[in-house]
Amino acid sequence: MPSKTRAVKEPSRIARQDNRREHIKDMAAALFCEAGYHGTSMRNIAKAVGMLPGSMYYHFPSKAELLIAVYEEGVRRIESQVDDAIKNIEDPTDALRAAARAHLEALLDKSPYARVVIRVWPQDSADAGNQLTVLRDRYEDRIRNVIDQLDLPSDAKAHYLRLMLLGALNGVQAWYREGGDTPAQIADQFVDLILKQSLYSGDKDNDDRGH
Amino acid sequence: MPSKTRAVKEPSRIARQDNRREHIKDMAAALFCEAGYHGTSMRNIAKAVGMLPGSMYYHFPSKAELLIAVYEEGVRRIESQVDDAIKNIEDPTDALRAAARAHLEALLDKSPYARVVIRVWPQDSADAGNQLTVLRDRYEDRIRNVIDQLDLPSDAKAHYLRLMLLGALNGVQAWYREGGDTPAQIADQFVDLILKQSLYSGDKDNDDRGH
Amino acid sequence: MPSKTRAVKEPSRIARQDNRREHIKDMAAALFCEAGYHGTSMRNIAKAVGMLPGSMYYHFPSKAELLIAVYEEGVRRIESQVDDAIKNIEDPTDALRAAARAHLEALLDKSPYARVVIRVWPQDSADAGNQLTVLRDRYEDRIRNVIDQLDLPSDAKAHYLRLMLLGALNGVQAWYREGGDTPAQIADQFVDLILKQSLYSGDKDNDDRGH
Amino acid sequence: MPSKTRAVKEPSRIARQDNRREHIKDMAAALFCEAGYHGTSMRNIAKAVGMLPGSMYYHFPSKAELLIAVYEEGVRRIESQVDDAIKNIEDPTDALRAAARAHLEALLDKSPYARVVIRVWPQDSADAGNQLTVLRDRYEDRIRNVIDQLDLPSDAKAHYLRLMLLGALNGVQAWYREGGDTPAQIADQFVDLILKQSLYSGDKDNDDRGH
DNA sequence: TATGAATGAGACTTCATTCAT
DNA sequence: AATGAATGAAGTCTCATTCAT
Repeated sequence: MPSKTRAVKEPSRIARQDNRREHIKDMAAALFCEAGYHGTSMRNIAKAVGMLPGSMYYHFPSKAELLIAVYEEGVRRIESQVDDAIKNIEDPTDALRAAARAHLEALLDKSPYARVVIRVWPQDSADAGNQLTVLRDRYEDRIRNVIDQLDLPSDAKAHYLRLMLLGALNGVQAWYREGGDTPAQIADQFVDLILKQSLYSGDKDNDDRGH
Repeated sequence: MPSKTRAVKEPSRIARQDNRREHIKDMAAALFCEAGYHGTSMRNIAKAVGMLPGSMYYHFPSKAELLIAVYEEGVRRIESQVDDAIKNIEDPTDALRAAARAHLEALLDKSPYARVVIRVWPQDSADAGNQLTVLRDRYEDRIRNVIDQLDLPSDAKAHYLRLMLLGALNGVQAWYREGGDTPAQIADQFVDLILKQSLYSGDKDNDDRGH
Repeated sequence: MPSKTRAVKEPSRIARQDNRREHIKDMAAALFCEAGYHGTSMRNIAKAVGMLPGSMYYHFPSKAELLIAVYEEGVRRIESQVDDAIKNIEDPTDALRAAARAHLEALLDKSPYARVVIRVWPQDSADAGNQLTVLRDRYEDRIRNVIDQLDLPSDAKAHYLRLMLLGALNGVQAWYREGGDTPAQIADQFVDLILKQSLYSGDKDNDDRGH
Repeated sequence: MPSKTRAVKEPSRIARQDNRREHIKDMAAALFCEAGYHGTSMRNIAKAVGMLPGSMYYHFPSKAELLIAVYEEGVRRIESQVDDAIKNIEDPTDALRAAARAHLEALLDKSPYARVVIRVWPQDSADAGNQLTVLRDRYEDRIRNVIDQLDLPSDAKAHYLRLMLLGALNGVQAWYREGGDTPAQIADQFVDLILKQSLYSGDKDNDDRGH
């Protein structure tokens, strides 16, 4: 049956192609995250992939384009994790908490994709800068929408709540080490600090922060 | 009198030398802040100073040492601005507010020194990394001490309050543009979000946030 | 009838193959002419053809062989245009004039083939060099034969007349722009400069130079 | 006498600097002339100079700038040789003959500088192209001025005389081999072909063509 | 103090070409 | 007849750094 042969063959060829691209992106993500954009060379990435430097250019036309691809995937992962997390939640406060958890879990995931979005600054690549900024803005909208549901007494309050929460969550990457509190616990702490009636409320640490 | 000659000459020579060092540090700070550590070359800095690249090595033995010097100055500036701000304040809450303001004002100062501390990651330079981490930790202690005065119900709460506030403040650099709210106003907003009884308290934005 | 099928199919397949070969040659000629041999890459040509670089090697075993093919076609075009032009002309002076016109018209043709012969130097490709020289020499013979008919008083005179005329004609490519004098007019001017009794002869520019 | 010391020292330092630059230009000229612009790599030139490739960039900021420097020197040499040749000649015909000789001698000089001007086309370097064209035009003016003195019956005649002569002279490089006629003899032949009363005049080759 | 000149490594990228499919 | 994927060499250029002067 030729159809069967093709059904097996074609996808595998496409799969292989995608695998190479994905593999390069994976390694690039890890290295960009560790050493930054300028601190990572195409040689480094190529070696990690098991390729010669020139061969990379079959898959990506430039280092900047590779960065954009990695960055895009990073943003996509945060977005989809946040979307999934808030999908069925109606209470706005619960939704914010779930979004913060998802955001931080994406950021501290085993995979470094999302971390690249924080680690690499748009200015790091003159060529990619603009596109990175567009992507960054796009991903902040998720949180903006969630916060808008809270129906706060002023736009300014919503504005700064978003910036504070995102700044705090994104900053976690700088000090987080595995083995301590989980990302979900950290996110809960942050949200509590903002939402709880009083800082000095009696419940010494909350008991509902597991995930 | 030869001694007099020297008394006049020596300090001026030292002064001049210090001037050159300061000048190099200034330019390096600006460039590290704009383009990051790897994105800035010794050539770039030398040109900004009006020097040839080789001449820089009379003043700093390596690029990594220059980074350390800049970073140190950045930390020193934040520390001293925070110290000055809380010197005569007794109320712990007022002190936290003052510290946050000072921290953010240092960070958004016209001079880029403090911003380098956030822009450059310790991993960016294998050689300087450890020393940068020490400096970073040192400067976080200022805020830690202030928060400890708040006498919160748990150490964990203090821990996360510090990390959240610092993360949020340090993140401001990524979106701040002159012309909107002042650094002091922004810092107040952040502190309010944490300290105020309730997010939904009636006072539609506070009227005491001028600086 | 299988033979019929083949009779239809085979030629078309060959025709198609030849089409592809010709198409590649056309694009290569245009690019070699614009940017020179080293300034044109196999990638450039492949893209112009709408092919992947590797596919070119089905039609030509190497870049040097492709150059030779283009060059050969260029020479062939000049030769055949010159041959056609002088076919029925008996007067040696008229023949020279006709040859010069044809040579220059070939060189300034819409198609770039002939121009490649001037633009690319045999030394440009170590591999193709010798063959290019052979071709160049071959095409100069056309003019040599025409000049030999002039029956000049010395071989040296014939020698230099040929070299001067060819040099001048080939140099036109460097400054020619469409819209001014036609190739035929330019060629006539050149021939006149050599053949006319006196530079200062009364006929202020000739009136017979249209084509 | 300190002045003497300086008088000896300073120039030598400057001389050395100029020597390096000159040396690089010399080698670049030779290689550009042999292999063309794209056919010559910075590596090649550096090796010929006895330098590492990167070191070249201390003296010239790019390959295109190096080409411009070489080209400029080539034009300067032709110009100055032509200027010297016609300086004291009053008869316009003699001046043209002298200019043609000087032009060709410059072009066939042991030094390859002038040949680069013919060998390399302005289009060969997108970056340098415009400047090369300006230089080319500048050097053609020398011949233009000389021909204008001839007081020909029409501007068109002068126009084409110049283009024909320059084309022919510049074309010599393609076939010239040492050992045959000298550049001066060749130039004379070309000028004679244009200026002599009749192609068929009895004087079987001229006897006054030594230089 | 600083320069002029260079080094050696390595940056990103493109090259002609190959070959299994 | 052409593609996808890669190779290995080479391309231009920049890097941090050195050192005699």
